[in-house]
Amino acid sequence: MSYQESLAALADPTRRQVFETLARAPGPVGEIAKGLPVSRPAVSQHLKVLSDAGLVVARQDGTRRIYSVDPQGLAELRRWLDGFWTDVMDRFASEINTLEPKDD
Amino acid sequence: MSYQESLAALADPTRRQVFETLARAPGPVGEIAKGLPVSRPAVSQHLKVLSDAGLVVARQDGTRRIYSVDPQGLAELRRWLDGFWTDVMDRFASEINTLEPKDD
DNA sequence: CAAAGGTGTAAGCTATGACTTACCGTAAGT
DNA sequence: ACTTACGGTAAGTCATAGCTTACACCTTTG
Repeated sequence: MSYQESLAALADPTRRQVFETLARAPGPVGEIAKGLPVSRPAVSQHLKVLSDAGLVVARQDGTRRIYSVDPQGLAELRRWLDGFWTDVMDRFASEINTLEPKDD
Repeated sequence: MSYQESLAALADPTRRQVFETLARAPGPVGEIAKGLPVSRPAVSQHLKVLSDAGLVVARQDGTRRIYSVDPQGLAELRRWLDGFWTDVMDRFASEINTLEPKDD
């Protein structure tokens, strides 16, 4: 559960599709697999990765497992990206000031 | 140059290190390679991926190429993530309302 | 208790991607 | 013009990640 895991998890296209499907509406594994060009076990494996990254959570419902998006993973990723963004912007500003030192 | 390329580019640990190095300070390829446990050609290849994703830009300086961070790639990634975030949050709110329909 | 529905997991295949060494091009210095 | 510095690219190797099929497990239902 770190921003790196979220990053790696969402980097794969089909896994991102799984995630986006869940973002639209929670659902069981078989249901998700129907909308995708891969087998059900493949979806199951993707869900494990997403789960380890804190991006989804599962709730048992009889014989089915209803997966839904967990905001926590996204939140971590967002935090990291925002921090990075401000860093980059700060560098940018200071570099411009260095190149053009007319600080009026 | 899409959020998917940025995502895939930053998913790799060493490539992320290259990027973070550049975020601290711009520099030539050889300089970056010194701080990393991989060869110079490897860094060069990573820089190509980062460049294709719009995450870095290069400026020629004699025989050297000075790489620096390009905010554009990060901006795209941020836009996508923010959009996703609000989507997830909206779903969350509406689902809670569905489960607990006491909308006072 | 047996059968069926739904899912996780093991085993194996294959493609891809990250890395290395070797080579080539280009720009500056002598 | 020759040499040196610096970096991109080609070729090849090796590990890993994504996929499939087969199997095992656990609920619910008859």
